[in-house]
Amino acid sequence: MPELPEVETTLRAISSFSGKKILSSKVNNPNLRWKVNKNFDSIIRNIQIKNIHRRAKYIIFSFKEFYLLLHLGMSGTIRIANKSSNYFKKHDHVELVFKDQKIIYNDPRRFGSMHIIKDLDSHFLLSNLGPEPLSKKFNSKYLNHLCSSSKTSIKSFIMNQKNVVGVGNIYASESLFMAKISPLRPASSLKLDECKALVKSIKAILRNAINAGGTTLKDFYSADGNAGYFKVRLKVYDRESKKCKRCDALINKIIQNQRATYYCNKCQS
DNA sequence: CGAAAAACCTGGCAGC
DNA sequence: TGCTGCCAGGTTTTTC
Repeated sequence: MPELPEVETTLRAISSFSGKKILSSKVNNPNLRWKVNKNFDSIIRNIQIKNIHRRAKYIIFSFKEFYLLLHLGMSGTIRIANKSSNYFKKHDHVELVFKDQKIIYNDPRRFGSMHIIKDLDSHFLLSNLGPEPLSKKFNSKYLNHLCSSSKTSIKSFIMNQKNVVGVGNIYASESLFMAKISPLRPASSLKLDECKALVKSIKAILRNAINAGGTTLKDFYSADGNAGYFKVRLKVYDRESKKCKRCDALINKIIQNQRATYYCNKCQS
């Protein structure tokens, strides 16, 4: 489900909890991608959240002496409920209880995680991540330099979080379409001006998706319960055999690294 | 070593 | 109705 825009949308929906105190918590199922800490509740109860921010597709709650790392995986969502609400959904794994409300983490496939860690920079899940796509560090010179030594396809290259974070399967296809670059091209074959176009496209696609509140395909809803509206703006993803929105060809679907890729064979080269 | 494939899970849907 | 097989927005681990 969530790529960077969906994570960013989720972050914004819960950012008002920054500064608030967690009164208690409830772990219904600790068996997530990374096991929820054994003494989770005793660690986290009665402490104040200093701030909440995002790094790559992780949402990070900072406390005085540790951090709570949240990843939504493929199917995770956060929702905000009234504290008194007893409405329980299947796959509600962890709840953080505040004075009036609670934050509930739901994830059918359990590819996501929620656990407490001591350090951020040295943590193995965070230490090998590439630059944020919307930062100045992610620019054409950087991409061109990194590309030059990789012969993997440009599509899987930009989905590799070591190279740049936040670009998942949907936005990889969309970005390459906007940049008019074939997803099959070896990364090392990209010229500087193509890297420039690709960087520009990735930034534009992600910004647009964030502004639309993310993409809802199957099960993504923001924590405020709203669907994301970026789906209506998708140009190639999930449009196999439909007419290209830029020329008259039909959109192709291929499988790269076991993931679906959509592209126009005529205007992407 | 880098790159590709498998693995972790559940739910939904197409086809029989 | 119900079974089987396949697909899904991610990322780590294993294999080649």
